Formats: sequence, structure tokens, C-alpha cells
Amino acid sequence: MLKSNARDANCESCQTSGCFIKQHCADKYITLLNNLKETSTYRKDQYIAFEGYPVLGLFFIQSGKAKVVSSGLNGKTQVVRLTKSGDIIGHRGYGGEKYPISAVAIEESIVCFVDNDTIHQAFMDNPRLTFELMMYYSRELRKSEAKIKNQAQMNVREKVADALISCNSFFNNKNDSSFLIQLNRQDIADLAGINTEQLSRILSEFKKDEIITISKDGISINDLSFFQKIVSPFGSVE
Amino acid sequence: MLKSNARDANCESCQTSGCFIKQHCADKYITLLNNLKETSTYRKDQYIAFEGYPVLGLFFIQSGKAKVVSSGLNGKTQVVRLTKSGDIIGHRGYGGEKYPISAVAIEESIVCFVDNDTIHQAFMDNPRLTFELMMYYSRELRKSEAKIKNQAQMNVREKVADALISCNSFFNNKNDSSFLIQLNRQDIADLAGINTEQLSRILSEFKKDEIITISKDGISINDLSFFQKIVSPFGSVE
DNA sequence: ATTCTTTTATGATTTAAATCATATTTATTC
DNA sequence: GAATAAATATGATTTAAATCATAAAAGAAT
Repeated sequence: MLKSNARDANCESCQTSGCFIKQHCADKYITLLNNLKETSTYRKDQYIAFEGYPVLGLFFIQSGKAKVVSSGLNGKTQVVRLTKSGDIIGHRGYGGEKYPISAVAIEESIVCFVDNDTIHQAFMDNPRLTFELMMYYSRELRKSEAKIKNQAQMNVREKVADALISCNSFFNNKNDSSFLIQLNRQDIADLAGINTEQLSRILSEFKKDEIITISKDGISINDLSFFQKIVSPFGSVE
Repeated sequence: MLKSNARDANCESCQTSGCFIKQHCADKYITLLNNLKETSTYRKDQYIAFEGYPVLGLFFIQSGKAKVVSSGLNGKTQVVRLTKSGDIIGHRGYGGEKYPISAVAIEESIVCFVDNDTIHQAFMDNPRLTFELMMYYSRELRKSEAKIKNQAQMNVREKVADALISCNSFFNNKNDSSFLIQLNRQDIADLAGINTEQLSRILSEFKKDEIITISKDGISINDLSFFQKIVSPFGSVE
């Protein structure tokens, strides 16, 4: 596992609002985990978890953002999902022996690692933690199953619209119109499940219609509802 | 929710080995849930859960098999996964308000239903149940994320091979070579994420090469390793 | 600034897969 | 059993998307 300068952030003073440990463990447990966890900082494009490597524990993203990628046969890469502060990486492998996916930081990120034995004990002693994590996986599974359908049925234009909606809800936490997508074309294409040439074409089309603005700093979405109409013209079920 | 003749199977005498409730709840809880659950029998092609309908609780498959399907825009259907005895349906919707998917029996099936409040209480009182369910969702999520990549990157031949491998591990529990796939071409195509014409073509090709045998009773797989080579020529990570 | 490199965009061509059309097989009904 | 309907298979054609090729733009290095 590639790690850069290890940090020893303190759980008690940690301000990551979405942290499952902090939210759902007893205080004395947080103190305990604080000593057992390892906190590391990853620079952009550094690997947090590596596909095919043994699963040693669970990663909690304290701050920053990462992409979860899965490599295909012919050198292709699929961005399976995007993760950020409060999200968890690596648990899919739990029970299995090796990570089926890799996780790569897309900006400088601080990540806490808790080894298998410790997290297992934490689950046993903190039912609320287990419950919330179960709900988390349940939600992720919903999203994942929706994406299976999208990959199977959508055309490239719909896939791009869907990927941009995902980017919006991921990057645009303040819900302002001037946020920028911090991914390059290759990553957006891998997220949409298409190639970069097709992505460029579709983006140019959206740009011409002024649905998005492309500057050298990135892409910003002007009209999100336009994309929502593309992916579910009759309104969503959810 | 469409239900046929309600049955009142008894948890104490139930022989479903994979049942999460039976395996991971305290005995007194099993007695309690036995009274609160509703057990129904669904005939082939009957709906167990219906996409877009409110989530009222959780379905546990006691016996039988079901397909979990998601409907697309243009009348297309995606078979998201296959479920059988011991599996759970409906929990993706928990937290959300409506089922994002439907579940349809593919053979006569007995299904136990536990309402939201009851199952929530069961989670609170049986940490082991919650933990095992978390692990279950974690495994399902792994499979689901693998399928996202497959849908995005595989060609039709690979998709068919992948679907047949799934069918084998789903239907062929005794690991004999003479098992039959109990799905029609439309369902296999929806599982593979392709259309029936393409499926027929690929199946004919496999039949010609004697990888599979097609009779009027169904499809049987003669050489599973052939398919495994197609989907991961260099051996799997798992 | 100028060159070199990388990223992004776009046009031309090829290819795989969907669609359309029809035939064949299997199942159902009378 | 024959007749009808449904499911499956296969050929012909169209279409969407991938690939190939090249250009334009942006960033880095000198």
C-alpha cells in the first residue's frame, strides 16, 4: 500500500461530520480507535487501495476525494463510483481476500485506516455502527444497481448526462451553478463508461446549447434539469 | 403488492438453511418474528415487489427463485440480479421511500415478509443479524460493481459468457454438468444486457462448438472453464 | 517568447451491435 | 392430429459507437 507522510489526526478533535466511527461509536470506543487507526495523507493520483492486493482493513475518508476504479482486460478502466469525506473504501473486499477495485485520490486526501480485527470488534461492540454501515451499503447497492441498468441501456449522450448529474451531486455540495468538475476527460469518460472522443463530442454539443460552460479551469453546469430530463424524461421513481 | 394464497410456515420448523433471521437471531426473537412475519407463496411470473411502490419492509426468500428487474425508458428491462433461498429482496429501498426495482418469481416461491418497524427492531436487538446483513450487502455491492464494469466494457460474446457463468453459480448448486438454465431467452438477454437476437446468435455459436447443449428443456453447460477464459483470460483476481 | 508535451476536440472510417424481416422450432389450443 | 400461437433462430440492413487519424488548445520546459 502506497502511503505518504503519515498523520496522526485526533478523533476527538476531528471535524469530519460524516464519519461513521465518530457518529455511531461510544465515546470510549472512539478513544480506543483513535489509537489503533492509522491516518495518512494521499496526494492527487496516489493509490489508497490497490486492486488485487490483500484486504487488510477499512479506509475512512476524512477529507478529500477519491475515485474507485476497476481495471478491464484491454487496458480499459471503469470509474465505479466517486467517494469523499465520510465515505468508506475497501469493505467490498471484506470477506473476500483481495480488493476487487482500486481507489485513487483525485485531490489531496486524508484517510484513516482501521485494520480488519479492530473494525470487526468495533462492529461487535457498536450495533449502531454496524446498522448505519449496513444502511450505507444498502444505499450504495441501490446506486450501483441503477448504474448497471444505465450502462446496459443508455446511449452515449444519456451516459454523459448521467455522469454529469453524478458529478454535480458529488462535487457541488453548495449547490451553486459555478462549481467546477475536477475530473479530466479520461476520468469522466471512465465514469460514463464511454471513450474520450465520444465524450468530447457530446460535451461540445452541450456547450453549443449552453447547457454547460467549458473553460480552461473545468466544466460547469448551467442547466442541471436539462440532464435530468435526458436520463428520466418522465420523472424519477425516487 | 400481489400476493397469492398466504401460508403460515413456522420459523421453528423452517429448513431454509441460509435464512438470516433463523441463523442470526436469538431463539426468543425467532419466536417473536414468527408471529409478526407474513409468509406468501408466489407462482412463476408473479410480482413479489413492484418498482415505484412504497417500501413497507423486507422480503426473505424461503424457497424458490426470483429475478430482480429494473425497467428502462424504452420498454427495456434489465435483470439486475438473481435471488434464491436465503436471499433478501427490497432492502435497497429502505431509507428511500420506493422500490427502485421489481422482483418477480421465476419459479414457485415461498417468501417471508417482515415490515419496516419489526425488522428495524430486530436489527437493534440482534447485532449479529445486522452484521451479517451488512456483510451480505457488502458482497452484493462487490458483485454489482463488477457488473457495472462488465456492462461498460464487455462485448456481447463476453456478456453472454458472463451471464452463463452467473446462471451456473445460481442454478447449479450441486455442480453437476446436466443442470438446466430455467430462464427464457428474454431473461438471459436482460441479464446479459443485450437483445434476444444477439443472444440466440452467440448461443448457436457456443452450441456449435459444443460448449453448451441446447435442448427443448433448456440450456446446459458442458465446459464452464471455456466461459471463464472468455471473461478473464488471465485468471480472476478473486 | 519558443519549443515540446499533454490534453482536448473533431473529422473520416471501420466495426460491433441493434434493428428489421423472416424462417424455424416448440408449445398450446381446438 | 391439425391449426394457431409463442418462442427461438438466423439472415439482411441500419445505426450507433469505437477506432483511427489529425488538428487545436492548453500546459510545461527551456
